[in-house]
Amino acid sequence: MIKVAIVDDHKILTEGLESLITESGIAIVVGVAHSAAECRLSLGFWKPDVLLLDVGLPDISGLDFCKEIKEEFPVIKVLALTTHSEYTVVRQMLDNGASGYLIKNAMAEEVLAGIKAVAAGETFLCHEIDLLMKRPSEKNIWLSPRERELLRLISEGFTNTEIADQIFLSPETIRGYRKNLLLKLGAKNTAVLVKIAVEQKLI
Amino acid sequence: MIKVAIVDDHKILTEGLESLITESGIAIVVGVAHSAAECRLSLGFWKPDVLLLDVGLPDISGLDFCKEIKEEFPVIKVLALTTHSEYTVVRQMLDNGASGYLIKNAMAEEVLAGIKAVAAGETFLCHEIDLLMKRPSEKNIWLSPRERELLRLISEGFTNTEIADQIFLSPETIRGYRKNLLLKLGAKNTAVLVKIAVEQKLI
DNA sequence: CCTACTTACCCCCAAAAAGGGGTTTTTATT
DNA sequence: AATAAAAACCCCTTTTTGGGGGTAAGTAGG
Repeated sequence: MIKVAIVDDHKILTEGLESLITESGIAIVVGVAHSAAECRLSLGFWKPDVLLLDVGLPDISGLDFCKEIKEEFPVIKVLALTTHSEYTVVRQMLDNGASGYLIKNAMAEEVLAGIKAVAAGETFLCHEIDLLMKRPSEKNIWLSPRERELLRLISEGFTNTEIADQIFLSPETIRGYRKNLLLKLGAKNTAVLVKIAVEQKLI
Repeated sequence: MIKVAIVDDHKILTEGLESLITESGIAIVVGVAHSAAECRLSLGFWKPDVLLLDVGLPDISGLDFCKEIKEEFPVIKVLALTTHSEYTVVRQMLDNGASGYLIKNAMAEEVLAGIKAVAAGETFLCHEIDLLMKRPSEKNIWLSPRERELLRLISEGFTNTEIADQIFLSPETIRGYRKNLLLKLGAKNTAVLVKIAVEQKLI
């Protein structure tokens, strides 16, 4: 029997998930947590095969938490469960070791299929995410870590010279990154750049 | 018996909610929709006392949909159910006729309490939102409709002169609004202004 | 009636960003 | 070894924004 643990702060959702999984008969729920902190305390004890992980946790980013879990318990398969359907979030999640990705408006059957697939060592993406990842689009934005850092600093309101001082680069270099970001994200100016950054969760 | 309808695109959540409400015995679920369009078709037929309405619907904003419902069916009590806990969203929702506001990580009991309260004609806010609305904070930002419009145009990347041409005002007036928005939101520059605008869902 | 708020307008000047054109070095990946 | 991509750097000019001062008409609520 597959052992599943759930981490999600939406209590109504975890309850629904729990009964869905239990009633299906394909797996048992060995634990539920509503924050990363709560999960850390019990994960070693629960020893699940699959961890259903929300990306929008209240305490830390699910992206970082996924990485943390895979470092400490590489054997646990992480199945992301979230409302976000942004290319960069999915890709970073998979880069950080997730075995699958489900969006919350997916069908119940997809949740069960996902659990089975990742427990069997496969990679699983729900239908909508599979389409998103396969079809290349100008909305599938991928930035290098340095570009993401610059974008974050710009979004926090630092000017080119302030950023240059902070990360010990020439202001001209910062200008270059800024120009490139505007080009890559198809933004006319900083306002649009920041809007896209926040909406696409690039930062 | 209280008749409840649910509109939310998260299928797992609606299933959980349905069994929660049914098992409680305080109400019956007369209908479930996963989009505003789907809801429109059936609402007159379902005739619920209470409508549990998600703010983040896939087709239209829950804010607008709430207004629409209250205009057509003033007798139906709208109980917002959402992940957003931003002051401006709550306030606009209540202004648009919602009788209550629940966030999705609220306890199951709060959902039932909310349904009972709004069915009885009361206003109901879940604990966290109640605190948010009562305690005045500089994060409880409230903008006039005109200010929100300007903020939207700025976020879309229009310059002062472009905005002035669009809404037939003097560029100096736009400058005035811009300065005031920076002051009100405590933003150092446009980048931070747009970041706050998107994060706080002011636009 | 008065106050608070919204909406709308004006000037000067310094700072920052955008638009245009580039180059070089390092680091992966095939 | 070749190529691609990322990371870093440079100059010139125009446009846009931000900081500092303001004013004034309309309107909604106590």
